[in-house]
Amino acid sequence: MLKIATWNVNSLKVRLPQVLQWLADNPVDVLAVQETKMTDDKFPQAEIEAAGFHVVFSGQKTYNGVAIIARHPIEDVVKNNPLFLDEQQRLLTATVAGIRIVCAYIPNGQSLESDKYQYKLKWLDALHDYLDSERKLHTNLALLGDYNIAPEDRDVYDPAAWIGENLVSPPERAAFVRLQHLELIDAFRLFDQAEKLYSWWDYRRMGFRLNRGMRIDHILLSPPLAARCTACVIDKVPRKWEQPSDHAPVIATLSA
DNA sequence: ATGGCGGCACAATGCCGA
Repeated sequence: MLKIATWNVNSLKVRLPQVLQWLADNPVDVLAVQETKMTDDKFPQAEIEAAGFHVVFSGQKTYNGVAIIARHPIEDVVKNNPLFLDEQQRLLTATVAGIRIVCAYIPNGQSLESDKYQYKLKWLDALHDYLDSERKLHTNLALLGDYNIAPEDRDVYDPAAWIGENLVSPPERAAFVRLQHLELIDAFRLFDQAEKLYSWWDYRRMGFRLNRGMRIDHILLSPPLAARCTACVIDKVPRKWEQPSDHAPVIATLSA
């Protein structure tokens, strides 16, 4: 049995104790981390390794930054998308326990009028092409991360209020569908799930207490991994801790 | 209608996130 997870920690400097606590509490084999918000020289590699994990990372100052933490050796690491020149550190790929792990922090987009939105769509287009090449090299392929896309209205607390907005706009959702056309399957939707389950809640307006959230963190699996997947859950526990990230971890369980 | 929280920085207000 293997558990793979993703968590946007919103600053690893602030959240490192919570990440280590969560890893101690949860027997996950791989954790894809987004928004480390630190340069590589500041990365807490020694602390994570001292806790018994392997780790690789690709960061920058203030924004973005991704990492892969694993209980097993990490091999064949690739930083960024070879098909997309990008100064922002948002993509990290590595092989762990025979699975090609792609950790992605997909751009937020800000608003449909923003240049950042155009960047988001271009980034998604390049991600699609990169995954199309990766899936031909690796039958066991998993894309984990903060997608900044709520795929369907049931992934949004108030769909009527969000029609056409950033995170749900048709071009973004089409990009998500295009990833699925690469035979990448949304692990969460492999199973019957309760209604109103989300992975992010706004810090403001009591978003979490009122469960005003969005499901924007996802785990997509290639067919052999989807066939092994026995569960996919969102862990709301760390969102209830003091000084939490605004995102919750998502965990997929794979049978041996 | 606006911003409301939280993290960060050539910080003491402005930016970005989602």
